[in-house]
Amino acid sequence: MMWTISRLARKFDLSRSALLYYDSIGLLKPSLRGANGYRYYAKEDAHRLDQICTYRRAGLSLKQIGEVLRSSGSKLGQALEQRLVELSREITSLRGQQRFILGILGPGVDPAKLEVMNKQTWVALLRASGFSQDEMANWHAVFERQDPQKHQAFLEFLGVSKAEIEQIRQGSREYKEKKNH
Amino acid sequence: MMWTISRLARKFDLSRSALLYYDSIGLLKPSLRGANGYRYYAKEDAHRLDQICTYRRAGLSLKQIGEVLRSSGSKLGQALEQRLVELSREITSLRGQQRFILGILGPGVDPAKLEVMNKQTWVALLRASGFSQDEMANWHAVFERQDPQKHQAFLEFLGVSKAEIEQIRQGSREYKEKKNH
DNA sequence: TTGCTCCTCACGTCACGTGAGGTGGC
DNA sequence: TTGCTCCTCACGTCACGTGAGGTGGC
Repeated sequence: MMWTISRLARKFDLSRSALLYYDSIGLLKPSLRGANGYRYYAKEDAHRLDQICTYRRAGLSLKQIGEVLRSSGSKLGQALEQRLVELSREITSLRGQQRFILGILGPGVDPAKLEVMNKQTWVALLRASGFSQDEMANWHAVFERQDPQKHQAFLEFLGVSKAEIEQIRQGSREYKEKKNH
Repeated sequence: MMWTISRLARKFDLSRSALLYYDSIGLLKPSLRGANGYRYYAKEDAHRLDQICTYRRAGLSLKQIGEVLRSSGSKLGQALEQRLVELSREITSLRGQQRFILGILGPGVDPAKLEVMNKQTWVALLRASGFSQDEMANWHAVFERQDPQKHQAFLEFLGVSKAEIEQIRQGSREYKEKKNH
């Protein structure tokens, strides 16, 4: 029930050099070293590696993972919530890059390649589904009242500029909602 | 009309060491070197740096920027389109991390912190705006027909799982649209 | 003269990937 | 004996940040 380094790497779909690196920084040391220097990983090592991989999927750094494992779980929630905040920022930044590039390339780009939603496409879709101007306005108003944060996030997703987002949200707050259209 | 290194850095909101680095890799060499070794940047250098900053905002690597500038613009479109594809992938990956973390943390997290849209919030909003089940189904069908790629992107934005996305899109393709509800 | 700016190394970052050169196990 | 796996350095990556130690300009 022991694994050599390459076998363990294959089992977890990692590279041998990744495991060598984890050993070198003290994140994952094999339980046993052969007389020839070979690393032999036991079941507990595999379990620890499993946790490492889990937290890597969440985007935690190896340093953070080490701390989380040392703290026997008490730091986990904190680290993950912090990572969520980071992720929001990173995604916002990347979406900013997307829109910046679209601004440079102008309207002459193939929209199919982008997988980026924009306001025009969105409005056109609602129109085609039979939504009136008034229904859309009403929907924004409900959205703004019920969850302003997510309303903001959604408008950003559509690639609407900061100024226009503020305008739409302002208008939504002033709009008199109709519960049944 | 010449800038020393720190003045130019301040003008472009960069660090001095960034400019030293650009010099060291040959991306931006000052037009003039004083007898004492001082770097003096001329107007053309500032213009080149302006371009470098523009492409950095798009997320191009310094290597790519060097190639774009050497090619006198012919490589620009290609590089930016490639960057758009990369950005899509990166954003998808980060959103995957978000959802993975939410899965670990479970339902006990403050949703205001997340700025992540999800299906529940979305459906609740539509309900509150007075949309019927049938109207939503119709809307998906129109979306799927008019722009399948963006339909996919939108469902991913809502954090819907791969399997459920396929299910919804399949259902949308089979749905008989109603032009006027 | 005092600060401030400038210079050139050189090392650190993060998570490995990639040889080089050599040894052990089936 | 032949491959295959293992070992330990050591250097490269990317875009800088951060000293260290020293000099020039107002």
